[in-house]
Amino acid sequence: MAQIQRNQPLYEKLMWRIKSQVASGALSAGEKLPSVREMALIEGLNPNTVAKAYKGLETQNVIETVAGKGTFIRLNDDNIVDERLIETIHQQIREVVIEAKRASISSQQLHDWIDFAYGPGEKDGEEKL
Amino acid sequence: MAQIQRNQPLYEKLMWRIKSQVASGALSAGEKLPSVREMALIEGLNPNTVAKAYKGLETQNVIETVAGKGTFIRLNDDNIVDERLIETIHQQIREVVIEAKRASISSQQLHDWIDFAYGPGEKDGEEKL
Amino acid sequence: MAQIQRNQPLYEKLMWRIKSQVASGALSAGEKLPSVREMALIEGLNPNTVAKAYKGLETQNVIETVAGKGTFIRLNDDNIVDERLIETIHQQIREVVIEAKRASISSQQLHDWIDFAYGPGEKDGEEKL
Amino acid sequence: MAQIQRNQPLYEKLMWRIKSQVASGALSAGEKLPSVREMALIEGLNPNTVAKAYKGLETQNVIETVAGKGTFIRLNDDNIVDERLIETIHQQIREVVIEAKRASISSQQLHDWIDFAYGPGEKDGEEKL
DNA sequence: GTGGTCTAGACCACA
DNA sequence: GTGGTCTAGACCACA
Repeated sequence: MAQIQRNQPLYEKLMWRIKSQVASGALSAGEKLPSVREMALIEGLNPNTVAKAYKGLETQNVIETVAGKGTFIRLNDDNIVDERLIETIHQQIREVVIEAKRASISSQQLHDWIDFAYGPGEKDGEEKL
Repeated sequence: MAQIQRNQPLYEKLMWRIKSQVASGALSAGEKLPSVREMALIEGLNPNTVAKAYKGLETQNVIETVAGKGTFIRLNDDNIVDERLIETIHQQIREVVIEAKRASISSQQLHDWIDFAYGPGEKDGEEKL
Repeated sequence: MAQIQRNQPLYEKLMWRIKSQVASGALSAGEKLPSVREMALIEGLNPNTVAKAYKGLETQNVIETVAGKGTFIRLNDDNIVDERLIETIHQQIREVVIEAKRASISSQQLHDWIDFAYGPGEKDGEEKL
Repeated sequence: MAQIQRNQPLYEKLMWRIKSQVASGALSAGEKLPSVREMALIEGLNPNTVAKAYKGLETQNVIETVAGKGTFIRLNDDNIVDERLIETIHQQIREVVIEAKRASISSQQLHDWIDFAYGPGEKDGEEKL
């Protein structure tokens, strides 16, 4: 988060596309990603951009590179990483709320967006939007 | 958002401190901020670092600079800028939810964090967006 | 020009609104503008913002401040100022063309936009758009 | 655009020099720019000044930075970014015309400048936007 | 006084 | 090697 991104760089867009696919299940643990060069061709990006995205995803423990074999989706270990990740997300929520207040967005609106993003079946009593 | 911030730079920390104060009402529209040099003394930072923070806040339309006069909290025009800001925040929510799923954080947990960050008294009477 | 403005500051917006009114004849030479404070109230802006806009317009010889009397639209002297102004506009054209090439905008498109902005009656043989 | 630039700062001059080279094809997508330090030596500037220029060009999506690897000319994606860029350029044209009217510059003069800036050979075969 | 630009140079993480 | 951050401090135009 840090600052409001107006022009999200290409490598971040690619990171989020991959993370979304992991979140939605389109990509699952152990699956092999295209190589940096292949992905660059597929997406029409500079190989450096793809490398930067993969590097970022590796730092975030989303993917894993095995030298000579390729890049793979990591299974979420649920053990060590999470403490820091949870605190990070909590912090991101605080920051979003600060922005939301500036934009006169109600907390209800944020709740709606969250429920929508979580998708059906994961919320019990709530509906709306 | 995008990448997990580990060592947030000093200028970003200062940006967020000021944004928090605007969000909480501690600083309100038209109010003058300490000059770059004053703030540098107060915060124990180099004037250049403060200037970088102020510059960033100006880009984000949080403050407004009048060379030779000072730096002022900007009134939120609530008209044009906001559409893009709202879309940005919506996008941030989507991204936080993706992260939250990876960390096995429930939507209820996010709701709680949001309500806490919004603070007391803003939960019932808030205007719908 | 200098750099592509993504978030045009409020004071520039005000400057352009006033310049447009001068260009269209809605404001004519000698006419009195509202004082800084009046304009601030009218436009819902901080007085500093209006002062910055007026200052900028004075630098560009669009308006003129007479101490104790007010601020007035200047008549365009057409003598000294113009040489530098013409060179500036020529430079701006060069810069716009650089940007236009980056955006794959054809020179024909620029010609059309210019003719449209000049308005009817000021072009002889051209039409379109 | 907006304010008449009298003393364009060094970092903006460098930005425009690079943008011109991209527009003319002297620099093409994926090409590596000299490092911040190299460029500083070449141009006789301080590394910080070069870094400021590069940072600005990255914000404008002209170049792309991979920390530890270098800075590269970015390929113009031609998809999303452009819509805003096109609107920005259209707005700049409107602003130039307002200035041109004030300076009593004919629309024909502007057309000539544009054709000259586009260069030879691009006038007939150009694709319509 | 104010912010804006610029130089000089240190230190960092990362490749 | 690379860019990013930060300090220290000079000089400028402008108010």
